[in-house]
Amino acid sequence: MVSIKDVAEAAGVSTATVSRVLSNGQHVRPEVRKRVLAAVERLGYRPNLVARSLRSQHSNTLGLVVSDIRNPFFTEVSRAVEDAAYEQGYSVLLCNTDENPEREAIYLNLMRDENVAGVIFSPTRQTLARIAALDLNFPIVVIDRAAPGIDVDVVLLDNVDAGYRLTTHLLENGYRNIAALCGEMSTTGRERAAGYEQALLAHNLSPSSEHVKYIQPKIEAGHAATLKLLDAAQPPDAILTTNSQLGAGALQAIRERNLNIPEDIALVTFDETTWASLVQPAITLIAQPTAEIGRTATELLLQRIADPTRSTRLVILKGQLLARASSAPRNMQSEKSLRGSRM
Amino acid sequence: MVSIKDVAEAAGVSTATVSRVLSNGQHVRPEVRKRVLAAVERLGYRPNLVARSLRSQHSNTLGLVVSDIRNPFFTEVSRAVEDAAYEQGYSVLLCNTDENPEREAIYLNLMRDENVAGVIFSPTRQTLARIAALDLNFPIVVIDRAAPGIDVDVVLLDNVDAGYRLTTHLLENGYRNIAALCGEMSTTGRERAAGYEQALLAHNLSPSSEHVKYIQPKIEAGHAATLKLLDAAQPPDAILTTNSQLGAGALQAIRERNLNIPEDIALVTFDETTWASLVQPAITLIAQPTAEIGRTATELLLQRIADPTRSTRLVILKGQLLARASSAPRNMQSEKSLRGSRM
DNA sequence: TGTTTCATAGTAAACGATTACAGCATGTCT
DNA sequence: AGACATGCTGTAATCGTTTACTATGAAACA
Repeated sequence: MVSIKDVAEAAGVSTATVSRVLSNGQHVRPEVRKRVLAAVERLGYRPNLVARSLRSQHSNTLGLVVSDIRNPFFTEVSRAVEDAAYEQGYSVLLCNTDENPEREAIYLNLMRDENVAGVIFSPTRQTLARIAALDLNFPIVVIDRAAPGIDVDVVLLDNVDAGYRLTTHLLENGYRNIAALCGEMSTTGRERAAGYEQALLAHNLSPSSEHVKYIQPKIEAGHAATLKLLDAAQPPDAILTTNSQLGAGALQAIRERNLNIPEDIALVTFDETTWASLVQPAITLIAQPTAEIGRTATELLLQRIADPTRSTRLVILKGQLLARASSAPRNMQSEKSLRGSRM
Repeated sequence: MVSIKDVAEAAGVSTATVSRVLSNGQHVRPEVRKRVLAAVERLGYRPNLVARSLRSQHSNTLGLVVSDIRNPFFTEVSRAVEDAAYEQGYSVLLCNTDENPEREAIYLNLMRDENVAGVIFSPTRQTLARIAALDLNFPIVVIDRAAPGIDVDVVLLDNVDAGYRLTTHLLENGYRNIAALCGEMSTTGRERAAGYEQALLAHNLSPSSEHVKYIQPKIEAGHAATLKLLDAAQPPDAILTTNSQLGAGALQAIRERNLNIPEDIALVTFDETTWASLVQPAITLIAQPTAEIGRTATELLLQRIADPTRSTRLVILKGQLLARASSAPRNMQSEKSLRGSRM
């Protein structure tokens, strides 16, 4: 391994000078700089990032701690984070917590041990509540979740607005008996449910707790909960799910019961996924600006790393309602479907 | 920050002893060990992994270098890798190369700079050919791609077999004019195409180069190529795509031309994805054992890290053919569909 | 008893960079 | 000319560990 010493020797200067050339570049004569760079080139020298990190107490690694990379939302975000990080010379350490507070704690500690420059994190409510007590020595940017009363940078969808718009869209299209399937571990599900309830109230409908379920944000849970809804005495005429996993489970269940969308039941969800637009009818949803979320979170983090004293920012992005056939207006539905519709 | 010195002081021993207690545990009296561990506990000491890595020239970080984490195959694999790595106390550095040899080189160098213990990599053919010349100081396990003539651990689907079985399945179900859309940058597409050609030959059909397209493994490319196929004078009666992105693009195009699957055209692909089973008809495909691939690759890597001299292994896993409605037998297709079928 | 062996523990030298400090020119100001 | 600032460079300390080496005492062995 060629080290800074070898370069110094080859260039006939001290290691300090080599370091100066390679990092800040201050206080070096152009001629010496050229000699050093030539030596670097000739020897194929590459600075050892571990040594640099140890000495300077600052690394070029960011942590990305999400519940599950297989959730398409996080997949997309992680790609954006990695791209943005790479552009600034940072690399990304990836962790999956499964919304498990213990794993979250373990990984945050790991991040500290690894001396990361900062972490982008989608925490559970439990961990968020205790996050100040962990006194981590790196900044955190929270994504996808609200952090009320906590002094931390946050990049977030306007979840209440999104839930409101999605529900209003259903109401305007003639659906009245709307069930909501929400993820249970984060604030996100709750906020989207809040938007849902506000929309109902705005239409003089009273939200019933019967129709709002908080469940694990997994396909299987969405599937099971939907079956239960569909088999109830008073099944809903529309289902809103607050993430794509729940949406996929709901769709499975609807298919299993041989119901038609949207004639028998409408389905709307969150997050643009491959399946939501490929399925027939295509699924109405609120698309999150995942690339922008990832990029913004990374930028906020890097800015905070550069200036730890700056005031924290809360960036709230709007989702985009993609109205598709799965929530088509009731009165525009074909005769065929009315024939087959249940009571 | 509490360092090993503080612990040593608190326990009334030297730093060497603390280190011995915490790493190998050899040559320490039980009583002293207890005192040290108590001090560790009391002070909340956590070893600085950066310092450890610098001194021991060995880290607990693995690299995962894939073309694009958004490809569901890699998403699933990465999750499995992260899980397996975590169980062994390793963390995972994630990179996306977009099948770009330049980015691959940059990231491999980065891995070296970060002093990773090893890398799991799905390389382009170009990089693979030059990989020995890079003389990296860490072991690599190649996934998803063959590495003929290169002395490296590999975990791989039996791609020829998979292509053969998928094509044979189509042939047995009465399809005769089968087009293949293959990813262009890796050996994988080529191998699957080879299986496809072998299957045709086994049925006394001669594969025409007209019907085998090598394109970028992206939805848009699959979409465009499929449109071209469908609009040709002699459109195929079945399309085989060698990855899920191409499959999604093909499905889009088929929908756009208002064709029925499988009556007008059958569609088969690779990789189990959410959409492939949600779409109607469900898509026939070869499911890769992604979890096993990720886990096996991680295990091979860790074993090689532990013993760099062991002989390299080539692990070939079989895919699972999930026959679904998108490739239903021609003679079992309904009348309705025959009515609407093209020439 | 004298010699070896071995477990235990400490001392201090790495690992490969950054950086505080000092030294020496050179230029500027009075 | 003398004082002082400024630009360039080298020396050496430092980051927090691991680990080679050494020292000590006890056990084992002849």
